[in-house]
Amino acid sequence: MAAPHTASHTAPHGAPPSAAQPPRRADARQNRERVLAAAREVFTESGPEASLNEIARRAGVGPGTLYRHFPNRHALVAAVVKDRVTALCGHADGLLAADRPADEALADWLRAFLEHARTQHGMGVAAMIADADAAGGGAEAGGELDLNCHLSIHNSAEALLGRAREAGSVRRDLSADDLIQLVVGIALSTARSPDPDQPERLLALVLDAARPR
Amino acid sequence: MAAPHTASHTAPHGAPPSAAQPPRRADARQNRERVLAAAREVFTESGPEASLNEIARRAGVGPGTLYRHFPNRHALVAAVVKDRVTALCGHADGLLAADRPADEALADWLRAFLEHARTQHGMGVAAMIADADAAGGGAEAGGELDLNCHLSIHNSAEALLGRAREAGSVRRDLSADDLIQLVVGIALSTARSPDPDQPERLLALVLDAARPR
DNA sequence: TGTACATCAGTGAACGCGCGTTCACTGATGTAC
DNA sequence: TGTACATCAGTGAACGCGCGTTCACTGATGTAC
Repeated sequence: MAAPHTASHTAPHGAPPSAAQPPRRADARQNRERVLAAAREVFTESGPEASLNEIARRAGVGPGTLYRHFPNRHALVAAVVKDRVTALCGHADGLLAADRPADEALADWLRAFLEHARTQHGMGVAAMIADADAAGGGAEAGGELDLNCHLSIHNSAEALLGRAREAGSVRRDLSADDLIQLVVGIALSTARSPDPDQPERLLALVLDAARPR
Repeated sequence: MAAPHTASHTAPHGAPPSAAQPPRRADARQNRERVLAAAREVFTESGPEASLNEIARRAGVGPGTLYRHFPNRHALVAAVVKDRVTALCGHADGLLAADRPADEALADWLRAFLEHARTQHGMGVAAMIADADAAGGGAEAGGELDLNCHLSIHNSAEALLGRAREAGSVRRDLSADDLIQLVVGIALSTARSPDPDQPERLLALVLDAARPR
């Protein structure tokens, strides 16, 4: 476990040595995971505005338990999104390490990004922006996490895009932000599309638009 | 009921002779308009899930009055959207009649479409699809109107796109549906974007993608 | 033109609902000895 | 290894809220005479 003792009494509530909070008791860790899993499910089905009570019900815990782990919707959405973002960034790193052609790597990653964004309703990105608005721009943990996620995704996209740009397979005036926004748009507009091939097709169009002329 | 008076009294307010219900009393017509205006406002601010009571409040009428005119949210959203769609189709007809270059006309219309879709949160298209889902595919008036609007937009886009295709300024494998979906995506993903130029920029990219290679 | 009245429309308190959230209580865990 | 107990975590009924929606009542309108 997370070596909670020995290092003298390093602040019981204060400070996670490195990462966030070291999950304490075994049942607590398990319930946290259950809630996260249920949240992933329910968010996928009903979008990021889904009922938190429903998520607790689905996880087989009381509402109080959900709140013990996640003080508000934002925290829960953020935790779910963070997992996805971490996975996506890992994927990007893998692609950068392997010596695939730059444009293939970019296309590959955008496909994965679109897939995740679609099932997570734009990865809750829209919702998180909306929440940030609603919160009045408060510098709460939620807001920072939001920025971190945005930044991580941006960095991954930027790296892949940069390589493709250098390779001459992508126009120079296309920014990573615009590219991401386009793909998020595809995710949002096709979230309930009856045509399962449409997202791929639209992404192909966008990739085409990205090529230099 | 319908056709209350004979064709003589052709209604002071340019009452649409063909359209659905002939508005009855003067105060009723006025209140209907007020509710619609408030709905446009509130939907623009808060999206198509906004509170109907809030809309009634904003319109200065009781909730019962709103329900007298629009039996459910879908009917109200549909009425608002229908106005927009009618305007957009009119715009398209105008562009088709004038002898502008085909690609300019298409770009012009898509710009207008994006603008409306953005302020109306994807023109409530997403919401209406969602509602149609939720309603279980019932053949209610709402569902039909949804299809009609989709169809109208589709037809306008198809006509403009067809001309551009013939003129050789648009690739032949691009469908009107895909083009619309892309633009709706831009509208959705930039609905709360802080950068006011982004929608235009993304649309330009899409238009670029539409050109033959 | 003036008036009576049937009808159409508006009102707004009230209902039931599910939501987010809290908190007093119960139970499980893991540590200290 | 076994036991006692402090603490951490879970429970779920309950609260307040705003929502969508209804309905008995009041008021405005426009028609008929």
